[in-house]
Amino acid sequence: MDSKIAAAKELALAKGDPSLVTLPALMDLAVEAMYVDFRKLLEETPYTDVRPTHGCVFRFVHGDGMRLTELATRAGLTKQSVGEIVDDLTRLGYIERFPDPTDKRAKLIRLTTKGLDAQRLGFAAFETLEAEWAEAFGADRIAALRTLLEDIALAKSPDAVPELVRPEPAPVP
Amino acid sequence: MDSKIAAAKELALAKGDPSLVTLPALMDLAVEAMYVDFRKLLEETPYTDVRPTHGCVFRFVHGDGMRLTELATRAGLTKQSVGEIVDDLTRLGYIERFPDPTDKRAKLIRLTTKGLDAQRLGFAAFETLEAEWAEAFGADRIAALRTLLEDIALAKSPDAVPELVRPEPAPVP
DNA sequence: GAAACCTTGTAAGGTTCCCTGACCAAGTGA
DNA sequence: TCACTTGGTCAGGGAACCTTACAAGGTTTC
Repeated sequence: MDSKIAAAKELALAKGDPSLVTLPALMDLAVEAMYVDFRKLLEETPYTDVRPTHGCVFRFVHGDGMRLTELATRAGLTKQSVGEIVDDLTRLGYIERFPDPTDKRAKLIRLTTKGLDAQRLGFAAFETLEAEWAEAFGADRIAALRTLLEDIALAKSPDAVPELVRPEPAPVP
Repeated sequence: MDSKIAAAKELALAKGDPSLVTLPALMDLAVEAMYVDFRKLLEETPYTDVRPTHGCVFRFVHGDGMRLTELATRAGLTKQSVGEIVDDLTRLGYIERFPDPTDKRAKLIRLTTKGLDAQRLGFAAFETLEAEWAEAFGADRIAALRTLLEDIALAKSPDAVPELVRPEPAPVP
């Protein structure tokens, strides 16, 4: 270990002052920093009424229509929690529900035109921020960060990683 | 970008299915994975009544005694919130308050013997987990992760980084 | 084809964790 | 001394989750 903080850590532990030396603490800080910047970018869009909680829906919902249950499973939340968020986003005009033609119990959830645009802007914002980090800290380092995080995600929580991660060969068009 | 997920991302966006492609999503996953493992390690100690919320105190408090206000500033929370957590940890026997001899308004907060041991075990657990990650994903990659995260923390939230990070030259013993 | 069982979504209510506002007691400075 | 600041507590509230219970619609079994 020859990091900047490594030396400080010795010093800190010696005088009984820990703080900020753990890896997750540093990661929390980095994640939080990115979310803060993200919210700043969001404020320059027409979609300022989207709250952080809504992210768990925008992250997974797509145009074809999804069931509440699937959304909840992916988000790792209960149906009730996601249901409330979906109600909220419906009220705000980002998503809409319509009956599932194949199952009278179920409703399908999909983005409205406004919702699709908001999602597009959201993902674009994250790409922008990743590019900014690449600029600021080195493209190779950020690329390495991404691949490392992918490896960790695959190893540690494969269930949280949907079929996305190991894509089947695309069907010939 | 030549990551595993990059290809999946193309695929996913093409069919309108985002999910898990952003950097913070991956980081959240990694952080959460580490906290889960941490809690598992904690369960093998006598200190199973320590909840995640208590971390914001254990992370910063040290043996010499600190004021609530300082603790709150470092943790980025209000005095009231930290006050409640401190009450809780006092009830559980991890920390204790005693009057500040230099200021009759203030009380100093410090770890009890039990608290010191719990903190020691906690930090040791994080070191263990970091070592496990190094074993699993490559020591060089984890070291690079740490230095990158430090750079990001310094650049993005210097205020959250206490004097620790830029240590003054240690006094000659 | 009816009974038993599972799934989808909703309703009601609770917990945790954090906040704001108001306040007192003690220190600080003109 | 009088205003102002600072350390900490009290009271109350809200956001984001959860659990329990249930109704309506599918599915399975014989």
